[in-house]
Amino acid sequence: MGDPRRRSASAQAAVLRSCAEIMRDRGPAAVSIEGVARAAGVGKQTIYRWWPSRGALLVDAMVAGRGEVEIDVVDTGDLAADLRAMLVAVIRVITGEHGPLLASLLGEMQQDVGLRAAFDEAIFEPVRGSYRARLRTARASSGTAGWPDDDTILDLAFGPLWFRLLTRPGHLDEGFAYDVAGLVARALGLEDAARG
Amino acid sequence: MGDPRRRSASAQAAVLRSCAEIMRDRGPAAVSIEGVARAAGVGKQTIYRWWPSRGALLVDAMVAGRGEVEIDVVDTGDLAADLRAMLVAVIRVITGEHGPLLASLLGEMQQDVGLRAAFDEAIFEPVRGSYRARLRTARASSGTAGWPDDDTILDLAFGPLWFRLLTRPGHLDEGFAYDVAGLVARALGLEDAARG
Amino acid sequence: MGDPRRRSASAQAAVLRSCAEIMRDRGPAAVSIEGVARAAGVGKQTIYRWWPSRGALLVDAMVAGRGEVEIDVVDTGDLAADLRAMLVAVIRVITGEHGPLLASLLGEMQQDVGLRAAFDEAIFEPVRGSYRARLRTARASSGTAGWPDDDTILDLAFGPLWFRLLTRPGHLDEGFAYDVAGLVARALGLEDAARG
Amino acid sequence: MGDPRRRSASAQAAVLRSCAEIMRDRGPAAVSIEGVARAAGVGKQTIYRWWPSRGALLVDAMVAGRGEVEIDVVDTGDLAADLRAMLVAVIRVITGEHGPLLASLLGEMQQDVGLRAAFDEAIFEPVRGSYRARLRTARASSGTAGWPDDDTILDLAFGPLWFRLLTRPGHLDEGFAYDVAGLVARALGLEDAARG
DNA sequence: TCTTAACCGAGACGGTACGTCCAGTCTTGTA
DNA sequence: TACAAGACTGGACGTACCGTCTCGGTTAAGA
Repeated sequence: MGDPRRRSASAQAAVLRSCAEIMRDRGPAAVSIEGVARAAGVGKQTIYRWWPSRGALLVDAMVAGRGEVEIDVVDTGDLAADLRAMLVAVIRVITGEHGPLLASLLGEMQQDVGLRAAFDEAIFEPVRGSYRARLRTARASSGTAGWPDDDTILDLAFGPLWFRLLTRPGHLDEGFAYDVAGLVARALGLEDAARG
Repeated sequence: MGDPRRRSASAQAAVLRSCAEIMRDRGPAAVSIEGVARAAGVGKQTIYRWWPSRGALLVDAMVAGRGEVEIDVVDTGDLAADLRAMLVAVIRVITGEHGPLLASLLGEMQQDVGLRAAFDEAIFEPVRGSYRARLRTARASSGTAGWPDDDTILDLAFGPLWFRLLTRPGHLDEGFAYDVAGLVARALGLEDAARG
Repeated sequence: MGDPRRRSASAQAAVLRSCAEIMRDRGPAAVSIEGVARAAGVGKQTIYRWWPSRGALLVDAMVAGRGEVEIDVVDTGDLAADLRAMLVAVIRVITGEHGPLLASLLGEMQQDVGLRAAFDEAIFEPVRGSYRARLRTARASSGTAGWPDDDTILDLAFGPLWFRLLTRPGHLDEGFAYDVAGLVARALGLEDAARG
Repeated sequence: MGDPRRRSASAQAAVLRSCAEIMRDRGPAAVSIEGVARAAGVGKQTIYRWWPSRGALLVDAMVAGRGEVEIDVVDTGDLAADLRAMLVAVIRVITGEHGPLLASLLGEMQQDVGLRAAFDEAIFEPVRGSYRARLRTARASSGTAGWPDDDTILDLAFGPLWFRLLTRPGHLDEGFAYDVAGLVARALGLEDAARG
């Protein structure tokens, strides 16, 4: 990706487009290299040349196709509010069009290290990075004495949302994000963040 | 009752045994109906007859093969301590032999509703049920005024562990269970549960 | 071939028929397993199951499709005449519809031991066997003192015909068979066999 | 002449060398344009530029690599002896290092007219031409009244050897060349040429 | 000396076919 | 009649090459 040897932009665009179409129409499980190549009018080798695994192609197709996976982490000075905003943004993404796809990819990456890397890099790392930065600012203030490390806080906040996406996706809504945000805020001793 | 299935008992046992062996030796992704049938000395039809999907077979093989997936939820009267004990037990299961398998199954059930049901029933529901009962007892006490509903608490507690299993399995350890337990306890206002 | 495990006669008939059609229409070089399977409406595996190599399939298709490859070796008591009759029969076969196919197969068997065996068994051995028997009778008579062994005689008789098929197929005709038969007869001292 | 091809000389040499190596090491069937280009450090286009077909390349590589394919036809005045010498020389070539290669090429030329031409020109024509000249001398003598035309004689002599190369290469030896030479001599009425 | 066009290596491109694995269904013969 | 065995059609895998087609980067010719 971003490889300077890349020659035929049109072939690759066709691949991503066809892959995205198949994902949209028949689900990510229906994506096969063979099928994408056929739909894109492209040789299989061309796909194998530029994507290391089926999963990497899926991630690419999702990310390239949409900017909607973006999560903004803002700093309003109120950590609890910022946390809530972020979790609501996450909920919106995972309950949106790409929710089932994200769940499938998260599942599929359990068996595909290439996909794991691609998915981490494209989906998780940006948000984790941003929120880590936000936490750094927060730690500069007082009242963070008993806090665990960043990753624990991140998993405490994100974990419930993704877990529910995977196990009971029908129960995902913004209220859940509010609840989780409130609970995490209270766990961190941000008392004013208590819901209501 | 004159159960016509009686004759199949040994065939089914052989299937489960072979499936478990393949999972153990080569991972769950290496399990195919064809391969299990061959290893079990069983006709493919026999597998299709008794299991609705490949995933259901995987769950059955895991559950039947081992009682280790059991999580006991006890009531010592100290909710925070019980929570911690439960999460440690969960961590032990998901960092144990079956961890990768559980992760794979959780992933695979994203594309297989039969597997979702089987997995829920075999893995999640028992623990959720037990802990729901434990929470019912707790709610009978005072100091639970601001609590969210059971499912939110459950996902807040379980979510971080399973999420980390799926995304950064190398960072799972008992300390993480302790941290999460402490944070959840604090979020629920069980102040004495704060770690340290 | 002749395997008692064989189940679906219709699938195999379809394979042979399609293979024969492709050979006839587009030449033996155009035969591919994939193409035959497609044309026959058969899974590739079914072909791989019953034929060890592409070449064996070609031979089977040719032999199964036609009885014309048969060469009768008769014993009129006149060895020279019988030889001539046989060579004429050979010429008719190799200048007929299947000539180019036979040439291709003879070529292809240079790189495919399975094909070599199949071709030998189906094409060469029957004639060689018959003519060997004819020679045995002849050797029982007098005047065979200086004769070389059977195989040398066979190659002396057949060799020129097949060699010309491979190298200058346009020059094959019955006259050539007559000439070769006459020369071989003279080489064997069957003076009355001299042409004219 | 200002030959623009001059610069390509080294590339062409590398191609022939690599092709010969592959033929030697892994057999002619293992030669592919792609593989030769890779081994020779040459662009595929360069091969397509200078050789019309894979077969032409094979012939070139064989001929260029070795002068051993040469057959000398001498005129000692004794036609039978000269014939025997020639057939022995042929046997030496086709039982030598290049035997299987020659057989494969003879086979492959059944499907490749370009190869047929190249092979004829490089392998058969020189010997046929020389021996045709030798026969012309012989015909100037007496005792050739009943002879068939040159090509028939040539095929009668060469055919058995090449045919055996293709069909039963393990049975090729000098004795066979002697036998064939003797029989052909007798067929032509060169009585003194009879073996023994 | 400086273009400039042919030729070079490299390898991407759309394709076809390979031989294998497995899915899910269907068939045969045994106990 | 349930079973093992495995054949069936079919789809996909990942690889090897095909022959064509750009790419830049040397040459070596004539301007």
